[in-house]
Amino acid sequence: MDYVEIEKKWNKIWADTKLYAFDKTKIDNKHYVLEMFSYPSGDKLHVGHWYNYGLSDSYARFMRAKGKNIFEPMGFDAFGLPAENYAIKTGIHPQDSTLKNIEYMERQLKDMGAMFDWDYELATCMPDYYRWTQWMFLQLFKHGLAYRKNAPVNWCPSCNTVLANEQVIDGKCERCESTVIRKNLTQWFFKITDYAEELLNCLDNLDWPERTKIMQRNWIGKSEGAELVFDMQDGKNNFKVFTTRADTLLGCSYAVLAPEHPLVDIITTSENKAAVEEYKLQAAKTTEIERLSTSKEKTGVFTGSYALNPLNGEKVPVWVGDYVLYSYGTGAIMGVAAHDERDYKFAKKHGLNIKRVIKNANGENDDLPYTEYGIMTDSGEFDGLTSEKGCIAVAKKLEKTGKGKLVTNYRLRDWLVSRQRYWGAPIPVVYCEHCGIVPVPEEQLPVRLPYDVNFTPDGVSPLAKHEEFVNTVCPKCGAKAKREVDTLDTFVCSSWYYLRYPDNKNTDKPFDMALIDKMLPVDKYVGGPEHACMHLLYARFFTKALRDMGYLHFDEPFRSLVHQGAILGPDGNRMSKSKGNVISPDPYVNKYGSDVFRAYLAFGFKYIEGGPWNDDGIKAIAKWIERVERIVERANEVKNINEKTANDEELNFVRNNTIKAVNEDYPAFSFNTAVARMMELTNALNKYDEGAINGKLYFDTVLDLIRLLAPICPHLCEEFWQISGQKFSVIDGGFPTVDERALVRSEIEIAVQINSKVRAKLMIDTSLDEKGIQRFVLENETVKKLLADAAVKKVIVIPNRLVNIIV
RNA sequence: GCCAGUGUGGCGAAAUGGCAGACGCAAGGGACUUAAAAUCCCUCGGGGGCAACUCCGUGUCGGUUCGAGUCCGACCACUGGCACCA
Repeated sequence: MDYVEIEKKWNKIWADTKLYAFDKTKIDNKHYVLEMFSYPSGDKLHVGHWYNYGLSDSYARFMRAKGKNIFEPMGFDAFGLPAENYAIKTGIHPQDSTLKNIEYMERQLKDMGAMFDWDYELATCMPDYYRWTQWMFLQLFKHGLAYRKNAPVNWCPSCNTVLANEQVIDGKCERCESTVIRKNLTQWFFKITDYAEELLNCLDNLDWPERTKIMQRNWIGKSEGAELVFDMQDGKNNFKVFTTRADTLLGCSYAVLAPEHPLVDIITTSENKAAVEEYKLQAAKTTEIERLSTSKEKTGVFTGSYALNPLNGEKVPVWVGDYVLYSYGTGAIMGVAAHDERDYKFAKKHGLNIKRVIKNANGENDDLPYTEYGIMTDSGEFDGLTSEKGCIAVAKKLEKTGKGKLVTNYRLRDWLVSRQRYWGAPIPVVYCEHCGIVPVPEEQLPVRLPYDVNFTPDGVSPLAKHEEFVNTVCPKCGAKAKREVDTLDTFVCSSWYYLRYPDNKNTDKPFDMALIDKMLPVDKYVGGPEHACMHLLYARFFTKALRDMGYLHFDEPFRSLVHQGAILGPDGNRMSKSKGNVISPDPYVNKYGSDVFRAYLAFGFKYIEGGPWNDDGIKAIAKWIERVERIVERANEVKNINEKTANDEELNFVRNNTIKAVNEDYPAFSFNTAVARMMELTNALNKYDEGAINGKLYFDTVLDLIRLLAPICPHLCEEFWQISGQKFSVIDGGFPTVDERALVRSEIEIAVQINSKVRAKLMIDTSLDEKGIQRFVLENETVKKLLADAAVKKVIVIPNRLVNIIV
């Protein structure tokens, strides 16, 4: 058979009969299977996409065969940096290259033979989609969840442009190799921190990989502590610090402000000005990862000013140091050298005081820095309190003077959504001289992204150079006004696409609330683990924010989540054009057909782990499918022969063992073991077909095999099903269920261990209970010989597995 | 550096705390064939032994347990993420 031709034939029949179209009349039975949509880059679909989409589709097909009404849409995350960079390099407009890539990828996806219902397709760069992305922005703005503030960007002083982190290599611009600095710009933020507590709490009830939940918890980073106010000695200024160790306040011998802290300029004395300015410049060149490194030297400079300990008024020097981040806590810390490792290193380096105020539970001093919780000492009225109690007592005392309070702090930061780039959704805001920030009225959406824009990097957002776009009138007062020229982070587009799919053609609203309440949440979401903290958190935030605005009535978008592993290039590296290790599925699909290719991906890797690409085994899979084909033909020849044989029981055992395993493996995304079991069944059928044959058993077993394999080889199994005289379609032919009786065996081999070493193997009656097994084993002649005269101390019996005799 | 993972034959991998390596690939040997392809059969972690058999073996080192690839502790290596790649 020519597999490629067969696939074309069935693909057409499926499309013509709309076999996989979502049945809107049976939403109660829906099963929403969503794969993270892909970015239409110049690499087209590589084998990694195929792995993600092809096998998720196999899961969806299994669920369909089990009777579910599958909603499996596909679309494109089409805005973003790579298309713009490609345009800067080649002059090809991002819209042109993106639409062309989408067209190509659609064809590849269709060849895959997945159940995607193309009626629900979407692309985030189309005005009928980003109109609603802009609408989302307006709702967040209206509800106080979108605001502007100053925040740093990577700035290349030579190219005069903002760089993505990806474009900064070792602190240098990837294009011109100038040193990149951080520069402040006024930018839009979403207030995701308002939802920190709920985002944390709801994780508990999600059917997500545990490791992903742990990462999100750590990312949100809740910590209970105190916010303390340090007045400056000048009596005019103050700053706040966040600490989880208020019990160590009297051990504070200095304070450190982040270099970006606004107070730095105010309090730095004239003789220290030069050093502080120099230090700030240096800090602007250091990445956050470097600054957080615990092994990096703890640099810093003195401001020349002193602050007062809020508890006893003691004078402490105020320093500037880059190990303090402006974005975490309050951007300032109290330095307690004796009880914090980083503070200890800083104090040692700069010759600052080290004062112990905590002893261990035995009242002794441990080695410095002693950071564990212990007993307060040298702290006056607080002496003898445990650290836990002391933290609260100190904060409570300071509360009375307004110098402290208990607070909950989160590591999570608000989401910066402004991008000084062209290829994204314009932020729908107008700046008016009279009215200030004015949101674009909803009925004027979309704010269209103009086509004829000069996006070469030269210091301003590309849209700022488009006069027609920038100059507008104020929607409120009608006076001349200017549009916002930044675009939205593409993560905004992908934070709500799962809500748009089911109602993608709605022109009145982003989605119909009644419909979405029935269609969501997504029942199975499949995508890479690299999205654990950002995309998956942003999408959860959007769902919760929309719920609170009254647009949804559920709390979480993705009920169940699975991560596929990454298929790496043959060199073991992540596939990328620059490394030249991108593997296209096309040559394989053209040669072997998409079903064989999918079966190869299913069998060759553990799904959640992936691994380097290697096509060594693909021929073997093709041969296996050909064996199945021969077995199907054989089954049709012999189906009317009806005689019992001695091998019937064994074949029926393997058949049901396979059915049982495959039914468990598909929902667990354990495709490699499912294929292994089906290979065993193929082997059993081959072995059985020698001499006498029970044609009915053989034929029925083959019908089971066809249906078990259909989720992984849908086209070919459709053909096999037809050859076997069965009614279209195989996917609706029912999924085989196990006959447990066939799995019961009268005898089974167990291992006999003596002192935990295997010494013998015995066939044993499966009806025996533990005592019976023990008696049988101890009375066995071989075992008696092995034991000789040793005294049996203990016997451990694991039914159907082993017996361990301790002598 | 921090957070989260991963580490098992020549290779991809399997294994509710219970006989490590299922199922495959590659390799070697054989059958069929004038020959090749295809197909089928056998061997296939390492050491020792003519053999029955025996010892060692799941990144390294320790621990818990009758029993550890699996649980605990320390370490090493690699992968993903670290807030503007998506």
